[in-house]
Amino acid sequence: MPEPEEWTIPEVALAVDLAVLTIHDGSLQIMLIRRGIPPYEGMLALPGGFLASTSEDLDRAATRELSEETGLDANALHLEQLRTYGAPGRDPRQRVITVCYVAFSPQLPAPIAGGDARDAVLMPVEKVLRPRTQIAFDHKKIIADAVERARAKLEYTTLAAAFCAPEFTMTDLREVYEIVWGEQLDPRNFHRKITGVEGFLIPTGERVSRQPGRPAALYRRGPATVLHPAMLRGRS
Amino acid sequence: MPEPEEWTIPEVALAVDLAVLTIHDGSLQIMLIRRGIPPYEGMLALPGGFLASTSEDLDRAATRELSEETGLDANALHLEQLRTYGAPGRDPRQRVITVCYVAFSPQLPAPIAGGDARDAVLMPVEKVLRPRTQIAFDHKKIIADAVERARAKLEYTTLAAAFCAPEFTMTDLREVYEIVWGEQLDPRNFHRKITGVEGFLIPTGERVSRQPGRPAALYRRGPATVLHPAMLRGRS
DNA sequence: GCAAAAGTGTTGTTGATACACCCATGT
DNA sequence: ACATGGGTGTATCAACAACACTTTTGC
Repeated sequence: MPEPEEWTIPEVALAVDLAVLTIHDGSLQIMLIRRGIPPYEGMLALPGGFLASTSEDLDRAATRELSEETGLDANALHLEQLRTYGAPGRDPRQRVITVCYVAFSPQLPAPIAGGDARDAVLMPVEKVLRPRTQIAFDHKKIIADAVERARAKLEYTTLAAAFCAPEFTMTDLREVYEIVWGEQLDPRNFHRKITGVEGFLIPTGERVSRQPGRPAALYRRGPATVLHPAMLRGRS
Repeated sequence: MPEPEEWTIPEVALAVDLAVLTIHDGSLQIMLIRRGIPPYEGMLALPGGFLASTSEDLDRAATRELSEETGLDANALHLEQLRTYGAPGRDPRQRVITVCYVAFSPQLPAPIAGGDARDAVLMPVEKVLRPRTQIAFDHKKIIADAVERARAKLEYTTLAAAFCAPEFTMTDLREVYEIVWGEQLDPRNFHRKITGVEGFLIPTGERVSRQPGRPAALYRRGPATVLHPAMLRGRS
């Protein structure tokens, strides 16, 4: 590191943005808020905001913004740093560097849109990423990166279970993969593969009947975090 | 994003640090500089520095710092963002957030230590990461993350070739894997596997005899960037 | 000739895919 | 009874690990 004494250190505004992904209505959705003031007034953007004070930790700022803007309990969610975006001009007001985080949330109890939070909405990422959809700042690119992160992590980690309720069936879990990857998986091979990964799932012993057909076993998340061998996507 | 009008946005100093990894003397080494002033005067640290101006792009600041502090031509190197580190107190002077980059360099032509650059040295990461070794700021943690990134990327990308000279043998490439992973690979299976990945290597038609034994074919980097199927490390 | 490194062939094993088939429930 | 989804068994195929073996050089 060079010496700050040598010149004036330009100070920049530092923000934290959040890409909260969840599964809703059979599709991968992202939490967005509608902006109330310029720039990009009325447009959809990622929840986020500036550092509250010079001494606030980055991770802490992320969890704070998440609960402030969406009312979600960030402690219950897995939050991880995605990437930092800092192109000059990405915010028309001034130079803003934003450290982005991704979170993976189970189906939300629905207090989201129009709830206690300002104006948070869920939108399918497939719709967000369409060329014609307009999103504030460079947030569309950030969302694309977040989705790609989620897709990649399903391959070699047990992240998929983070999208499920505390107790879930094998089909619930398989649908996470199918929805996030946009690809059908063979239920039988999936079942065998997942049960073969030590520590991924813990059977509760309970069963549920949600459709006609044999009732499915219920599972809880196990301690494993990595998938070995990995679940591979079809080559594309 | 919230509204800057609501409160005073605390401004923080933004730095860029670089973890330049290379292979030297049969081990994975990292480029460090010796600090000339407090804090951590005389200690080893990653090259890096503050943003030169409010309008400087992050990636551009990274390449600038790299050539300023080490004399390396950043355009020839593959630079990628690693992660942002911003714990309060990580710099005793003031709040500093640093966006870190990793670079993977072929064996350097040796103009490094004591050359035109200030005081850049190469040090084996194995030595850097030993508990007793002291490194300025939180840079030891950053180096550990950079090394883990390199190890992981060898599995599913053609990154290993970035550590090799423009023309190299299969053994050169295999040694990159062995050194970075700290693991022996079967030369015969390695050869077959790599030649089976379309677009990884382009044979030049030339051969070299560097030891007694049959001369080895020379290759150049091909256009492929991903490895399919992946090279897997032994489970550990 | 002999040691040493480059490269090919072969074999057993493991994991993935595809799908036949049985199981347990709602209607 | 029958449709529907849950779950097991099994054959086929691709990739990998281990290693015998051939090729081509320096000495």
